Amino acid sequence: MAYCRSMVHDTADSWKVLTSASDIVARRLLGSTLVRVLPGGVRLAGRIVEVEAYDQTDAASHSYRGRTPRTDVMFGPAGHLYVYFTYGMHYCANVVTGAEGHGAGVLIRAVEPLEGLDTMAENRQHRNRSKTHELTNGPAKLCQAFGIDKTWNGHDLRQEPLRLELSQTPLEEDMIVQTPRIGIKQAKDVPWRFYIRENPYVSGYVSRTR
DNA sequence: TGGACGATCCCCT
DNA sequence: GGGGATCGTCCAT
Repeated sequence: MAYCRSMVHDTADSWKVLTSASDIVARRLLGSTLVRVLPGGVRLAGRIVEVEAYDQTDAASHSYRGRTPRTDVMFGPAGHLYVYFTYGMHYCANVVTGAEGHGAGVLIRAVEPLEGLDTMAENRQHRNRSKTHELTNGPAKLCQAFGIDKTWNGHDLRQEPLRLELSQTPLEEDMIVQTPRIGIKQAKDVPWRFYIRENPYVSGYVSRTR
């Protein structure tokens, strides 16, 4: 019984890490799992292998120019989902981090598909199903695969049917590669992109290793 | 009220 | 490797 209570305590405790600075949280999210249960009961799961940190003090962040209707969720409680729409056709998902009132988050750039690959392929209208690494190796791709759109903006990731399961133990430091972020013009030298070393499910892995 | 642009992806060359 | 698709958001008139 004491054991059970300590497990519950640990879970609540580990969730608190999300209130840390976004670059700290970014590292901690690597190896954690995103789980979606669809209305029909199908389970989709992916292990987070690539992330980017954003903060209100950082010119590349949506929250840099202050709280607006669009960025409101970023300034809310940690552990909620900030979903934004971009390029007229894509959604991207962030885990909100930091204290309430502070606009920060971690963009999930890629996951390694674990469960529900067929459904992910359908959601992605994926033609070549042998290339499973192309299902979720980009921020908009994983949103499409998981069926995440703007209706999920503000969702608490501790709640079904879309949950973030924090890994029990952080990854070893030498398993994490740190680089500048992708596709931004402001603050492009800030090294706040993190990914798991030599993981084939990281975005652009194939083209960069050719 | 309008115009520029974007934390992307995919197809074509 | 380059460019088009496509529309919400924000800022300047």
